Amino acid sequence: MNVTTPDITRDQMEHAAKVLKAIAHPVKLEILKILAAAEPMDVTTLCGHVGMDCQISMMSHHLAKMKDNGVLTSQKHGKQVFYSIANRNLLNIFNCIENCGDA
Amino acid sequence: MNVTTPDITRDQMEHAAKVLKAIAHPVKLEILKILAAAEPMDVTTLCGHVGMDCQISMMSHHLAKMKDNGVLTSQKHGKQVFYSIANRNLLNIFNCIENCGDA
DNA sequence: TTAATATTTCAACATTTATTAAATTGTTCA
DNA sequence: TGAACAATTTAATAAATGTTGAAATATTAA
Repeated sequence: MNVTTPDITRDQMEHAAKVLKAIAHPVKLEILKILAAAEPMDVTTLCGHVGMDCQISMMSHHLAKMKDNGVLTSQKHGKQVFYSIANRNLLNIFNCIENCGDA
Repeated sequence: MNVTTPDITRDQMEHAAKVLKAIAHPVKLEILKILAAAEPMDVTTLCGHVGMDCQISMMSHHLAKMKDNGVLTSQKHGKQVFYSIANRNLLNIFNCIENCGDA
């Protein structure tokens, strides 16, 4: 993989920072990881996958922020809301992270 | 590039979140971008490249946090401290971001 | 040793983010 | 309709972050 020198404007930088902020949290990364394996998924099921300490309200907050920043999309089906990853390209971030783990 | 389903532990997730937090800020991304093109670089020069509204004190705070989280390294030469990117693999994040810009 | 320069640290404050519980909205089904 | 369920919103609070200026700490040079 080619590491390009980033030629990004200040505006793009601002946007990028927002996106990164929207996922820079262990639970939010977990959400991304779970959805990466099985999307779309409703809030309650997602919460179950995250773990015992997961509360629906917290999950809803996280999901809302991720959606607001264009990381996720949602679709309502009956009582449930199903979330998906807006752009799976973002998942490459996991590669970066894995490779930098021992930094 | 291959998008792998992330098989990352919770601990790695915590660490990843810290790294992402350490760069999820427009000025910090700018720092990374500048160093990507010319490292190592001392604080004052770096500040000059960031722009007119840059203050040394702010820069120092940002740099310290990035260093604390393993994103940057530093080396002292005389009065100056030169910063470098700890692991250039992290720069791939710019690719992810560029590709997700229109998300 | 004093002065000048580079950077860090400290301290104060404003802003943002995270967490939790309770109240609310919307949907389905009996 | 009204009970049950899914999810969001609101509100309160705690914790983390960002920003700024002033003071402190090296390091070099005069």
